[in-house]
Amino acid sequence: MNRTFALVDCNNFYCSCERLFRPELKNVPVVVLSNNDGCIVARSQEVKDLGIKMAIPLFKVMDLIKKHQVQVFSSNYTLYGDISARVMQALEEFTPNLEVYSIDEAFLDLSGFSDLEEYAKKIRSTIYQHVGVPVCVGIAPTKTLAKLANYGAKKFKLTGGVVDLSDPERQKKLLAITPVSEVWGVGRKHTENLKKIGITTALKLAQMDTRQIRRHYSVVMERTVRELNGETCIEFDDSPEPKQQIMCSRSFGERITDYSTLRETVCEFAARAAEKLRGEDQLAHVVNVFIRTSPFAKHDPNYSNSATGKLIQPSSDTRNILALATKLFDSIWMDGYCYAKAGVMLGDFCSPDQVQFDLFTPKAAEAHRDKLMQAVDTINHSGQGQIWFGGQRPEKDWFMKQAHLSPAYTTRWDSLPLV
DNA sequence: TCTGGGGTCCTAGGACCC
DNA sequence: TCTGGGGTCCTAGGACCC
Repeated sequence: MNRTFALVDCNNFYCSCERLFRPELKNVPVVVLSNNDGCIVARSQEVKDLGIKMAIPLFKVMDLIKKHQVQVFSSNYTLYGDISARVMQALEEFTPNLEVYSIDEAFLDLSGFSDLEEYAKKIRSTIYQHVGVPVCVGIAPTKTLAKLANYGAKKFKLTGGVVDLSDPERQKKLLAITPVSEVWGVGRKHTENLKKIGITTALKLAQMDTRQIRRHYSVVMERTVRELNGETCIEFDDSPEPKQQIMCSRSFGERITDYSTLRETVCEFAARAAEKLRGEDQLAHVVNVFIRTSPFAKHDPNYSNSATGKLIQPSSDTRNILALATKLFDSIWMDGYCYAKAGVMLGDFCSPDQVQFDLFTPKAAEAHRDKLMQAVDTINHSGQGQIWFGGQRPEKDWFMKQAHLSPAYTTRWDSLPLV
């Protein structure tokens, strides 16, 4: 059967969220920064037109920002997460076959649907009316081509934000004018290497011999080439596998030089990671802790290290994870450095009903642990206050810079916009 | 002065098995 | 002097995604 995929992708998503409750920013240049106000991670069209690149550190373009009075925002993930949920909910009205691919995009399996372009236009106008965020829709027989169609819909205004690539002739036309770097799965390295052998457009890549691609690159790239030719290799996946790894890490607003403060931040990350783990209803076997100085600091000595350890048995109990994380931290801590970032990773997961219990721990004790962690999570999510473990540092004074944070308009009573 | 925070998948190579 | 052939598992590192 012929497959049909649609990719719905929000336009400049974070910027659109910031504009939602600030309509006066509609035709004004807007950027959103990464955590710690470091890099630019979202740009409105006006900013793209100024030639400001994605992921560039803010300080490098400060002159342009000031000159054009660009409105600058710190990331407000509470807001973006909520708006994203609304977009996805609205999309579910159009098909139950929805794969939420990232915070701002989703694949829809529209196999068997007709009048695709009309349907896509309806999706666009509905999302805009119900949520207020502009989206573009790309339609094609494979996900990679749907991505490409979406690129076309965004790039060429005359398309009205919808491109249907069901027709192979139209595919070819778009492939011919698309730089190979825009293809899903082709990153910086591959772009460079492809350029050396004269492959500069998506069409040239699509016309390459798959055996040659596999030999010189990988099966991943081979799949990309096949997908560009309309052969489905990347399946639709509306019930993703549970996570295999959970990470919690941050760069610091200010460098940390003393043992106890860095230890407290590591505990903070470990506790947060354990909480995420319980949210996934999984147990972790392996814990990894890393600390590092800034790789950009020219004058300070550099140090970066990590340590990995295994829990006696898989657990999601914050106390077990904290105990191991602090032990690992002590094994890599070095005095005399200016630390810029640290983090905790959990891995090697299993589900609670698969775990091999410790011969020497009575089952009743296990049940108690679970209840204690549940109680902690319930209290911390209630909004009524916080409880934490001894090693943590509840006052997050080491935390990130967020100088331009907008209100949590849709998720806090005291931040509701006034009309 | 100032450089994000998550994830995934694949491959190569080493250790080890019989 | 001659030194097999077939595997598995694990890890580190590199590429990619948003």
